[in-house]
Amino acid sequence: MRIDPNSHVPIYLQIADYIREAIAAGVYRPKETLPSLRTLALELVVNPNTVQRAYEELEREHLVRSRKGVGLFVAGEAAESARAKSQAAVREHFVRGIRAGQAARLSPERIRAVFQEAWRDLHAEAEQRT
Amino acid sequence: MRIDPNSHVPIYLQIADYIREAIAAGVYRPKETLPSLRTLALELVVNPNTVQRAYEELEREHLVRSRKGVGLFVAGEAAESARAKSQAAVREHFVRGIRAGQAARLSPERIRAVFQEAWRDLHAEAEQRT
Amino acid sequence: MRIDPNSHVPIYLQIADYIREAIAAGVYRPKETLPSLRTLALELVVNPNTVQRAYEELEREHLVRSRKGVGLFVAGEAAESARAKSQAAVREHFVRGIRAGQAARLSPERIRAVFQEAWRDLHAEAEQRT
Amino acid sequence: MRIDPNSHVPIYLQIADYIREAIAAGVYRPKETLPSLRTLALELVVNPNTVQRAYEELEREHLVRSRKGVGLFVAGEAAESARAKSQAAVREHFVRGIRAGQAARLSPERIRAVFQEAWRDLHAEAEQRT
DNA sequence: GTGGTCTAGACCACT
DNA sequence: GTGGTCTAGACCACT
Repeated sequence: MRIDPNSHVPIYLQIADYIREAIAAGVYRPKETLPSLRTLALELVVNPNTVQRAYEELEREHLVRSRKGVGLFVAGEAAESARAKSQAAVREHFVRGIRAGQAARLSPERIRAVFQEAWRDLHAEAEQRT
Repeated sequence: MRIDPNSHVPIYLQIADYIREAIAAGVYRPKETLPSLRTLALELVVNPNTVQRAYEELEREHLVRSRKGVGLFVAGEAAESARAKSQAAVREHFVRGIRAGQAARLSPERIRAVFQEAWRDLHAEAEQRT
Repeated sequence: MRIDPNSHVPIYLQIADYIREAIAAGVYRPKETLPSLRTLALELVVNPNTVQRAYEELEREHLVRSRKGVGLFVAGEAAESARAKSQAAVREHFVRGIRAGQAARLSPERIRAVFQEAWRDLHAEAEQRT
Repeated sequence: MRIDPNSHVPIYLQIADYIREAIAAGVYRPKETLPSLRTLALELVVNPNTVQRAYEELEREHLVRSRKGVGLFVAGEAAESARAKSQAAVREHFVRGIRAGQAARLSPERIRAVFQEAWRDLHAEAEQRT
């Protein structure tokens, strides 16, 4: 994972998004512990406070539960719930893109073509890594 | 246009995006004047300084030219250039959506389905307004 | 003459500089009339008020005298005086350049070389026009 | 450094010029931090916003990088680049001086003499400070 | 009227 | 503490 410090999305939300996606992807499974604040902070080169806020965000979403002195655990039904939330986030990005295209009066065909192109490029990219 | 004061995107960039799209859409044509700082500020209920930052951004992109004491003008080749920039922005949204979907291990079919659904919903919305 | 609307020097001062140089150069001679406000404003594509301010500046410097209902005249000893002032302005530009070079710790040789180069380029330019 | 509030050059550009020269001179070296917005604002007795505009300008020139909550840093290749930009600025001053001299029909010898004289005076000045 | 610059002071995200 | 954004309001040059 890479943090983008120039993004307008606050870093703590970028981290929360990342963990949420990891839970959705099954990287972290229910009842497993998540990386500690300090571990993750070191890895991402951010302040532990920032990671802390990300975890707070996830607790608010009931994806994560903290047990004092023990650590942070993935909640029971978290995977399901995280998948739903991630999917909503994906949709939100698409909606923004389509709206921006409509506002600029790009033709529907053009907008779909832009999507296809992005799709192909990202697919090609993913293939290469394999 | 509506400003979202809670967005992570700064207001001045929201305004710049909006004007860029309007130029791309042909709402403002080359050599025409754009709304004055004060007029637009009143309309959007923001401070004139904030509108000015938006226009500065567009001037840096060579979409707009300012003439002291006269007003702001759409630059010569602005429409073309604005369209290219708006399309790049659309693509960026789509890329973010696709990446987020891949990170959450949504299946390619799922991701495409999310796009189709968003597309249909926004289209239906647009129809209704007609 | 060309006005540079993007210069930080106000337009009225650019105009005053231009007329002062013209008087120093002998383009306008003592007792001759200067172009009228409207004529010059049309030629430079600026507002007559702006030309007016330039003339006021020159009157303050006693290079120009206005006679109501008649026009503006070059003052008696104007050429001499304008030459002195123009020379002071030239010097001021050079001082700024040298100071900026020293601040950036360019070597004295480097600074002189920059001057020589600018000199040659402007000379070549002047030759070509001949 | 001294700000000239009566100059036609906006304060924020005076500050940007000053910092650029300091980077060119090696006063601030790559990866080092620059004075914070508030510190420099206090020192120069200007508003922090004004200092920020200066730093924005330098960031646009890729001489400076900002990290939220951390500080401002001199960019990697900044010294080289700053030196080139400062030299261009020096040249610009000289060009203006030469052009003004030509416009006033000062003889080439006269113009060069003015440069020599300014050079000697500034050198003498520099010596005295030693 | 128009755009450009500046101050004073606030609040936010991040260290 | 740090940088980034925003408001309210002033004054300037120019039309």
